Amino acid sequence: MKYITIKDIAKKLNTSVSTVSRAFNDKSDINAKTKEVVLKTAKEMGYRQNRMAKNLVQRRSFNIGIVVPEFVNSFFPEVIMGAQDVLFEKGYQVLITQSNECYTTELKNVQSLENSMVDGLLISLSSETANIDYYQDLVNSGFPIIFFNRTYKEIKASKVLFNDYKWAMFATEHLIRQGYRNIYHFQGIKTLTLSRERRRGFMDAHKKHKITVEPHQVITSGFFMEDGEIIAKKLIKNNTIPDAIFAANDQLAIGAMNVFKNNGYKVPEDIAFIGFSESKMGSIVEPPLSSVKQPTFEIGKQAAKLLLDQIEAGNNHSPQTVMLDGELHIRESSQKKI
Amino acid sequence: MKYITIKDIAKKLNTSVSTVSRAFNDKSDINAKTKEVVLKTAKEMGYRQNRMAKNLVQRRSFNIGIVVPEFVNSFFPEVIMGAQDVLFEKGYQVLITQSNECYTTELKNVQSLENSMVDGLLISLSSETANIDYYQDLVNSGFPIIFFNRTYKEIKASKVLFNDYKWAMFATEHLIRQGYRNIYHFQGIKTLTLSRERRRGFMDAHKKHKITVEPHQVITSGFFMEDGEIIAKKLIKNNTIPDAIFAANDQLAIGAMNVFKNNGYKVPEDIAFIGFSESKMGSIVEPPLSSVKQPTFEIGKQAAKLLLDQIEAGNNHSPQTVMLDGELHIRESSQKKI
DNA sequence: TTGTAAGCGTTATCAA
DNA sequence: TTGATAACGCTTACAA
Repeated sequence: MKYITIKDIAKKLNTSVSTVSRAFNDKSDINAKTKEVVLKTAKEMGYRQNRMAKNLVQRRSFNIGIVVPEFVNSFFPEVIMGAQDVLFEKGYQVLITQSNECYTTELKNVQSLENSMVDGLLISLSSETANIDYYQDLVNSGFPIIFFNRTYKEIKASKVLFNDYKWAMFATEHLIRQGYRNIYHFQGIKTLTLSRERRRGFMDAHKKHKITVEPHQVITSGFFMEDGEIIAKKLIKNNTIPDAIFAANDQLAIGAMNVFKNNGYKVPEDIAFIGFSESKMGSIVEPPLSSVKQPTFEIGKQAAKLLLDQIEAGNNHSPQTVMLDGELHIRESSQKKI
Repeated sequence: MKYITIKDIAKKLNTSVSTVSRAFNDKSDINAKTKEVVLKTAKEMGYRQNRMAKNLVQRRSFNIGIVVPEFVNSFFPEVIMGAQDVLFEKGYQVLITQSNECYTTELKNVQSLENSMVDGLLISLSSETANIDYYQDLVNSGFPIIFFNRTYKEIKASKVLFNDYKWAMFATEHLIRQGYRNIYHFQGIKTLTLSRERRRGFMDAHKKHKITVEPHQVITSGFFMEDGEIIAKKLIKNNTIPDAIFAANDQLAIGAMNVFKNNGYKVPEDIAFIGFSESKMGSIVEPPLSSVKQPTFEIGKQAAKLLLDQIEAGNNHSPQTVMLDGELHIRESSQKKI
């Protein structure tokens, strides 16, 4: 496979590379006829611009890299679509990369993107990521980068976050107000800031209502439906049945709900459920799952905007944190019938 | 933001760029001590290799581009993960791009990837894509590219496909054998080859059993849950109620099923449902949805393998089509209770 | 083992 | 309006 270059075109047309280059970049003055001929010949010859070379000399790519930990759930895809919306409009292209919740892959992805000369990065960390040195160095070196959703308090950089604490508290209070007293929290992956924040909301809601929480009421796991199923089976086996469950995401809630239903428990009569990060699944499951709705598209949009600002500002910008709010969607799974 | 280059390092160390370059590429002989010093200084200075420049001279990037039409449903993410598995192992990095079912975006994505000098492309076309000239040119120019799932018969290139015809036929026959006679087909987006194949399977199953199909039994729409809902509402309004529905994907089936259920129809007693491309949603909906299971990971793996073969082979390869098979997962939504 | 210099495909500067 | 030519940051003969 042979690359056709502007040199080849220039040779064929008996002109110079600069003339050919001009034909492709509307800027410099060039004879309309010359331009036409060049463009036509280029097409005939099957010329395709080599962006690497162009980027190399212009020192920017108009590409933005996005790194997410997974995209099998619709959460991250929606965020990405939000980001694409504002990025496309400004002429940027988006390169997406997923780490499969693996730190090594994540790092490789970031480096691959960096080396591809993306002009900036939007990143949500994998559940495995514990060492943030690389990212902090990157930020400190002046590379434009925005962290969203999955991040660490310790990182000094711009972030777009959801107010996990507040909405976890609201969700828990909703259950308490319905009269539930033996509420369990499925917190997912323990180490993430967002998990800790949701857990804190869960705890403080109890504190506020002067209800004590036993350690066994908070259960750690992964973030998938299967994890919820495993927990539910264990609870049934040990015959420790909560009267309500607040899960750190819908997948966990749904997995557990299915197991309990299959074992004869009624929802919400025997056990109430509330999830987090409202997903499409939550609306089709029976009964429909209450959940905290996160503004996924908006998260993507805000992150993209922050990033573009940062790219424009160059070195004179200071880290900013955008904190977004959601909605509590109460559905049948958590409503005491009177 | 200033890039540190090997030149900077060379200057600081009073050595040549080639020595520095050697230190980073284990190949050429270089004094162990020199190498050590270079690497250390590089780290101190915050050097980061510019892959664009490297790629430019080496004329390859070890990056593979993937283009999908959407990834809010889990189908494409799963395919991508399959592809990543085999690509990572061979040292390739993956850049994902989504077209949002839009031809213009798709084309931009492809060009962006091409220009980023990806070594090859895995692509599934948007529902809007009608003109395939660009892709055919690309293929003809010798660029390694594999089409999967969403493609056109007309494109002369390597493909990884699912046997849509056969499994659509099986799914329909399953309904016929259960005794259903007034079966509707939600075919999704009409123009795609896969839609046409599934439709053909639906028709031929009827033909085989000598049942006539009226034109109004085949309904065109988009591919989302909302589309299924709209169709169902229309059918109810017109009081033309099928006794069974074979939908081109699970989303359509679920959308319609929910509307029918909310309007008092029993599934499968009043209407039976069977979907396609088994999704997680299908297993949590009530009653669980019968569906044709596609080997998503395997599709990705096969596509990646084909691509790597093609990259290795250079010009002496001929287009290959891999046709994969699935499974019919019969669940409650299509089982006549006796 | 190291250094020099050419070249990858562009754009950009300066003359012509 | 065009053409030479020097970059961009890197690798790689070839020479020392």
